[in-house]
Amino acid sequence: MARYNPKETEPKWRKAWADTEVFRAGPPTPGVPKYYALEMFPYPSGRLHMGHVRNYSLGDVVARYKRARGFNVLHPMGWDAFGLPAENAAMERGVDPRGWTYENIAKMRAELKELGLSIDWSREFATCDPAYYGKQQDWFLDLWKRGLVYRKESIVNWDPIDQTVLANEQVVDGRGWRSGAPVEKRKLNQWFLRITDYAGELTDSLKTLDRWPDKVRLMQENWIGRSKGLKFSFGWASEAPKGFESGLEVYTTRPDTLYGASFVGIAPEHPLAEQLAADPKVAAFIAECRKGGASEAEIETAEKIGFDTGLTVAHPFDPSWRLPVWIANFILLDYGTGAVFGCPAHDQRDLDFARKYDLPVKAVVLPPGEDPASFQVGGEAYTGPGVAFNSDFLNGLDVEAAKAAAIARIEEQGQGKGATVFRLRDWGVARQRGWGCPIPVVHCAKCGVIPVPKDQLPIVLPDDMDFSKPGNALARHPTWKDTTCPDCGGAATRETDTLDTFVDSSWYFARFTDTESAAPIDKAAADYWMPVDQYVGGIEHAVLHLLYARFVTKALADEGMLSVREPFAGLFTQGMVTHETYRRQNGEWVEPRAVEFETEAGSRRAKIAETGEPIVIGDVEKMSKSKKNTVTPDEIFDVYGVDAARLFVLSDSPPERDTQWSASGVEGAWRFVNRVWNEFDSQPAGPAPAPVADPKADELRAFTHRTIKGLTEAVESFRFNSGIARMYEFLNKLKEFPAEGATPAVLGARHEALSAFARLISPFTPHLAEEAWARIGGEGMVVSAPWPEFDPALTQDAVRILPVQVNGKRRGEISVAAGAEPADVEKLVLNDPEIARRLEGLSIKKVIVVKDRIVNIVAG
RNA sequence: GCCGCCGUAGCUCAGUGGUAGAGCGCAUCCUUGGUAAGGCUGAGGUCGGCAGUUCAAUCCUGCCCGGCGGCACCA
Repeated sequence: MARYNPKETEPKWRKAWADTEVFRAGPPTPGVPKYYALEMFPYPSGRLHMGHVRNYSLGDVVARYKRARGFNVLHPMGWDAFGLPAENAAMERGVDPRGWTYENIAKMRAELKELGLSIDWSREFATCDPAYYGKQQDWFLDLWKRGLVYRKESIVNWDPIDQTVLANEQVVDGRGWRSGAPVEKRKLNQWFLRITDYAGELTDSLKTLDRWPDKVRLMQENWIGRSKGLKFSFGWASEAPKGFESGLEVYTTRPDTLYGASFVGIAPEHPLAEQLAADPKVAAFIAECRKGGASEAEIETAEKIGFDTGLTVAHPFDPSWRLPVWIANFILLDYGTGAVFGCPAHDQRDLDFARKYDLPVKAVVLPPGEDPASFQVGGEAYTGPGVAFNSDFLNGLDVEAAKAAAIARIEEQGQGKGATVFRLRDWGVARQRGWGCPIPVVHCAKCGVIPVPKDQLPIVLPDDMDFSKPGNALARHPTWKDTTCPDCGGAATRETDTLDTFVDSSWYFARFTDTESAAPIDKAAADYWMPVDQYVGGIEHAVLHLLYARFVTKALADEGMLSVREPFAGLFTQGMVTHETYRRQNGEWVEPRAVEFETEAGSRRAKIAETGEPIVIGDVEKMSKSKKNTVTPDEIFDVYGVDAARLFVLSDSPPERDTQWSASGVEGAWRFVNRVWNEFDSQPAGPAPAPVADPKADELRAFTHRTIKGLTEAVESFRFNSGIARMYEFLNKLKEFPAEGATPAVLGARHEALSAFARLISPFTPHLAEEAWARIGGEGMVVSAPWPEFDPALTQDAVRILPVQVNGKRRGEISVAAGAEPADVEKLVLNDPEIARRLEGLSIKKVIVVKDRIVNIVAG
């Protein structure tokens, strides 16, 4: 018996797949069911890590399973290739970002191919290919024409390390998502995509994404942040400031509390505040407000400060009631109208502010069970349900009814309207970087900002940018930006900002449907393949990439380039790959491969293998270079083969949860691979004996069919770890029926079991599956074999062993024919001497028989 | 503070309204011409805690405890 040797079999089968081009997607053929499986494409860092192995193995299981189910499968791969790491490498090592990137792609492509993925490599592209980003410039111009692109001077998030602008989504806890540096505010001319035009649809259609994790949908819903309320204008009680003659517009979600108003507040950046800044005292106050940082901690602890402008407005329901207008640091310019009315009794921020500046606090919502005469608001605002009081025409209405009544009255008075407001801001897409997709625009002193005519696309990056210092290498290129104006023909300069790399990744899935098309997207191909049926990637993109991609899909659909309005029908977000950490006594991190373990008195100890120095076993954390708790895929492939690595990374945890890599775990997977092979190898060659009725063979057959059923259900529902657990059980069962000395009937049942087994493991350990399939004389390659079907009749045992409970405790068992009627079972049970003994001295009150499952006797 | 997820064997995790499972680890034994190995057998669980519903709860409901994640001055 030969040992299983992945070093021989794995390359052999990969070559066989490549030679026969089995993974090339078939042509779009209406009527032929399609399946588009996609994993988030990688950034070409140059090294494959275990997270990639997990991500692409998960997607590969789906793709291979659907192939076996007869679908025309599209499973492509590409590279998210623009971005800062290339510039950093260029700066640090003096290399060319383009060369660095393509070299990395070559390395990673080789590693990914080693994983044995069922990828259609003929469709591969990188976002830094001019053939790709030129098409991106093409549709960018279309969106501009549609009014979805605009340029505006605005305050932006500036990352001082990466020296570039960041979108709101890319600021995490006040820090840049890549650099981790505290983000600064800067005023810049910026390019924006009007994602807010789609805010309503982006929220509403989340409901239709029933194969997305609830968690991601919830996060997007919170991010978009729709709220319903009222926008209205206060009329001036004092003299109207210039330009604000029509009043001061505010937004509120609590119009029911209008009678509790005690002041009106505006943001320090509000145009009215800026106008008032002519007064040095106001200017000084505004400067004071800017001082505070944007970090979470600073916002959290920032004290509320205000400045009374001396202006007053009239209450909309009582013109004689004057409210002071304050500038306040806690009011955000870019939410609502940048101005609010303060109702201290029912809003904590307003209350803090009112207490500090001694403004009135008047309760107007009465909590259930409180007495209107005695109810008071102290240090805590009341934001719960209740009925309006102290509120004239609103008195007695509950919160919702009072809101509606207040909105109706304001609308009647022509002072405002019910309004929906979103937290979502427009997407700032310009980046001051050289290694990105150039924005196809020309600046002309005479004609202004002019789009590049489409026949001049692609606008290609120069080959000779200087990345030796920080900043925008494209902007400092000596000649690239010099051009002529497409309109007047005069001298002009090119836009030197490039697009956020999240633009690159917001449509690549559509380009994959036809990578050769002259148009950015071939409509017919996209109509056949889109949407992506199953998308797999990390949860970290829940509100970045996944929101942008949805927006761009909708925008391109409105442009007529796509028929679908949602890109990803199914989404799966996988967990991270973690590993124990190890440190020397001095705190220095130690790599796992240098560590050796021993178990002593039940506790596990670690030491450095070479020196015997004791090592502290630390927390389990995400694999990272800084903590040295990484295991590289190639070292694992080298020892155990690709299949064992794939199997382990899929078997250990539910795919959506973090999985812990361990040396012993992958060894277990490796042993499984060998034991599986041994079962195949011990099966005598030659045709399988014809099935004959035989109790022993039937037992194995029943298990086989139950396993097919169980694994199929597990794969369909993305519970790959449970599915693999069933494979382990199947193997254990198979070992109860060894080939040696088996009857022809059992050998026949074994053959059936092995034939199913080879196909069932093929999505997980595809190389082993091919070898096993060939060993038992399977037709063709297992990748092209149909998924095994189960016979429902065979998944049932003829005889059932029912546990017998007395008062809910198991007291024995009884075997009956499957499907035996409860009445008959009851008789059998009561006649059973063992059970009768258990019931001595008790009187039977009730007997519950659940068909084919259990018997419970209630006795006392 | 708000929202969500998780808690089952020593470890990592399956599972189910009705007999508690796998891998790893551990113990015993066998093999020592699959050998930087292979195999047999076994021990090990108040299914986080308390209460409720039920003939029956690890599973359903409520409360609590512990761990993790997201959001957070969004009016």
